[in-house]
Amino acid sequence: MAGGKDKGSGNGAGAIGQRATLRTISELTGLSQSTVSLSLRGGTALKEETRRKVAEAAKAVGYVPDRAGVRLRTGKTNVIALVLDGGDDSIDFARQMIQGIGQAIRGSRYHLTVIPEFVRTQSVETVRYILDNRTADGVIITHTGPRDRRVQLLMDANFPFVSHGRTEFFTQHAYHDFHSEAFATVAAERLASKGCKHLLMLVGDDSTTNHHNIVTAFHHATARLGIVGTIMDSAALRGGPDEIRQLGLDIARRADRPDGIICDSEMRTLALIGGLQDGGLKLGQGVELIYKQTSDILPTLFPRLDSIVEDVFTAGGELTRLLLRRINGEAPETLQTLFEPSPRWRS
Amino acid sequence: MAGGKDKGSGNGAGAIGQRATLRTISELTGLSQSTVSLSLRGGTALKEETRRKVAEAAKAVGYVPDRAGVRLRTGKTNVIALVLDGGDDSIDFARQMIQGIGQAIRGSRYHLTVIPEFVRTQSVETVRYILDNRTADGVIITHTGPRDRRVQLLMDANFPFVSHGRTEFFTQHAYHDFHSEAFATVAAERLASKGCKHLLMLVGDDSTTNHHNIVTAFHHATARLGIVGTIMDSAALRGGPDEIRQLGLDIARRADRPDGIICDSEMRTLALIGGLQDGGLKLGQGVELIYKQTSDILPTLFPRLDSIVEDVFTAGGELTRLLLRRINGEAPETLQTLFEPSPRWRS
DNA sequence: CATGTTAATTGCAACGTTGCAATGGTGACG
DNA sequence: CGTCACCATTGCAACGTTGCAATTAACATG
Repeated sequence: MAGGKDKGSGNGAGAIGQRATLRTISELTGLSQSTVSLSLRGGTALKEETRRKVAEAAKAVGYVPDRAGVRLRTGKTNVIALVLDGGDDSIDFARQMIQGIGQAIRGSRYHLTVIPEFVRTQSVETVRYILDNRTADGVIITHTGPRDRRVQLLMDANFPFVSHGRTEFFTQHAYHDFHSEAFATVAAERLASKGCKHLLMLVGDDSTTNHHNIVTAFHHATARLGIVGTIMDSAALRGGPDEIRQLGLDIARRADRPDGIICDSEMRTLALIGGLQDGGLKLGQGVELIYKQTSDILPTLFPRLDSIVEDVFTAGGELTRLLLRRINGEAPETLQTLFEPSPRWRS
Repeated sequence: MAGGKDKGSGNGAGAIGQRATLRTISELTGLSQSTVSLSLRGGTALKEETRRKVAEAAKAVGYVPDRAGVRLRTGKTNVIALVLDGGDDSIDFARQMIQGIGQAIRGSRYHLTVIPEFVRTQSVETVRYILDNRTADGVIITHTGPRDRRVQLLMDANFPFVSHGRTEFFTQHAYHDFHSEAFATVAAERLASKGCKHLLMLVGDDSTTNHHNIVTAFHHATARLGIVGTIMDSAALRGGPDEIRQLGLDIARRADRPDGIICDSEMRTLALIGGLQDGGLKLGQGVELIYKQTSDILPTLFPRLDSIVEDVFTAGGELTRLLLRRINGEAPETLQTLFEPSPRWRS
C-alpha cells in the first residue's frame, strides 16, 4: 500500500491485460463500488482518508472510466462533433480547424468525431442524425447562413452547439466568428492609404452571413473614405478558377480598371493573380491587391503580397471552449465572440 | 400489421421524444427482447413470420441500436480512428483524406474520430491511448516510416489497422500506398522525353518509407534513361519555404543547372517556383518542372505546369475499405494495395 | 406411454457506470 | 435512556445490448 512509484504508463501495475474498472479499485481498497465512484467524482460527503485511498488506488491501476458505461448510464457521450463543410475556399481550413479543436480538448475526456459534408449546402441531414441518435454532446458547424436551417434545428432541440459564423436569428446562440467587417474595413483603408481610388471586392458564396457582413462593411468603408467601391457579383464567381482567371484577364485589359482589389478567398486570389498576370500586369504595379489569408500558401509564392490573416487554428480552439461551456450549461448569449484579424501569421 | 396484442401500456408507435429500443419492439410484437435482438441480427433459427414481424416493427419505430449498449456488451465501438499527421506538405491532404473516409463509411454503422498529432514524428502516444482504452475498432495512420513504431505497436497488440504508406517490417500488415516508384519513374521519363539531360529531384522527410522508395526508383530510372540524376538532400529542405526559395534562386543562377526538376510536394514546388522566378527563369523555358499533385491549387495559377496526380480522396476510401475488411478478420497480407498515379485530376 | 429429437423462443446474467434509498454508526439533546 | 439528526458508506436497480442455458411445444421413435 505504501507504493508510490509505479505511475501507470500503459498498464504497469494491476492485472495483465485486464482493464481497470471501479470493481478493481473497490477490491483493492475494500470499499464499495458506489463509494469509489462517488469519490472519484468528488463526492463531498466522504472522509478525507477515503478519498485519498481511492485516488491512490485509481492512479496505481491507471483507472480511466469506461466510456460505454458512462454513456449508457448517463447519456453523456464525451464526444463533440464537427460537421465539416464540403467546400474548400479557404485552403487548409479543415486541417487547421481540426488541429485547433484537437488542442483544445487535449487532456480532456472529449473525443472529436468528424462528419464530412459532401456538398456546400447548409444541409440538415447530418445534424438531424446527431440529434436523433444522441451521438455527441455538442456540435460545431461552420459557414452559417443568415437563416441557417441547421442552427434552427439545433436551437429548436435545445441542443448544445456553436457555429463558426453568425446568423440573423433573433434567438441567441453560441458562436465564434471572424470579424469580416473589420477585415473589409481595414483592407479598404490600407488600399486607400496606398492611393487607390477605385476598389473592387470579390466575395464568394452569398449564402453565408459572412457575405452580407463583408459587403455592408465594404460599402460603408468606401463611402467614408470617399472612393469608389464595387462588389463583384458572387454569381460570376461560382464558376470556379477558370472564370475568375478570365475575370483577372478582363480587369488587366480594361482601361478603367480598379486600382485596388480585395479578395476574401485564397483560391480566388490565386486564380485572379493568374488572370492579371496573363494580362501583363505585375503585382503591386498597376493594381494593388489584398486578400484574406488562412494558410501560408500564398506568401510562399508572393512574399510581398499584402494580406489580412484569419487564424483558423485559434478559431477552432475558441469554438471548442465555447462549446464546452455551452455543454456545461452556460447561457448562449454569453458565448459569442469575434476575432479581430490577426496582425501577423501564426509562427 | 396483424396482431396488436400489446399490453395496453399506452405508448403508441413512434412515441414522441422517446428513443426506440429493443424493448419497444418487444412490446410492439409481443416477442421477447432476446428474440428481437436475435432476429435483427439475422438469427438463423427463427420462423420466417417472426423475422418479418420484427423487421416491420423495427422499421416502423425507426430502431437504431444504441451504440453505448452494444459497445458495453460486446466491446465493439463502431468507430474508426484517424491519426492525423501534423505536417502539411501535401496541401489539402487532411480534408481529402477525411472526405474519402467519410464517403466510405457513409450509411454504415461506423463513425470517424480524428486525433490530430501536433508534430510530424511517428509518435506512439496516440496509438497507445487507443490501444489502452479500446477507443476504436481500427486505426488509420499515415506517413509511415520503414520501422514505424506505431506499426510495431499495433502489430504487437494484434489490433486492426491500416497504414497509408508501406514499411519494411517482415511481418505483413494492411496498407494502401501511392506508388511512389511509378511516380518517380514516370516523372523522369516525361522529362527525358522533353529532352532533359540532367534531372534534380526534391524529396522531403527522409523519415518515411516513401522517401526511400522514391529515391531508389529515381536512380534506377535515370540510369536506365542514361541521364544524370541528382537528389536534393532532404536536410536542406527541412528549413521551410524560405530556404527552398533560396534554392530555386541558386539553381536559376547556376550555369550548370539541371534542366528538369521533379518535386514531390506542392508546398515545396511553390517555394521553388518562387525562387526560380526570382532568378529570372520562366516556367518551361530553361528548366522543366513536374510535381506530385494532391490539390487543385497549383493548376489554378499554373495551368500548363506538368504534374502527376496522387488522389488522396480515393486513397482515404480505399484505406477505409481495407480497414473494415481487416476488422472483419481478413488476413493482413490480402489487404495491401498500391495506386498508380492517376492520369487526370479528379473532376 | 415414456423418452428422445428438434425447432422456436425465452429468461437471466453480465458488460461498467451512476442515482437513490437505505444502512449502520456516532454523538447531542431532551 | 429514547429520540433525532447527521455522517459515511453501501446495496440495488437501471441504462440497452447480447450470449448462453433453459424452457416450451410439437412430434416422432422405441
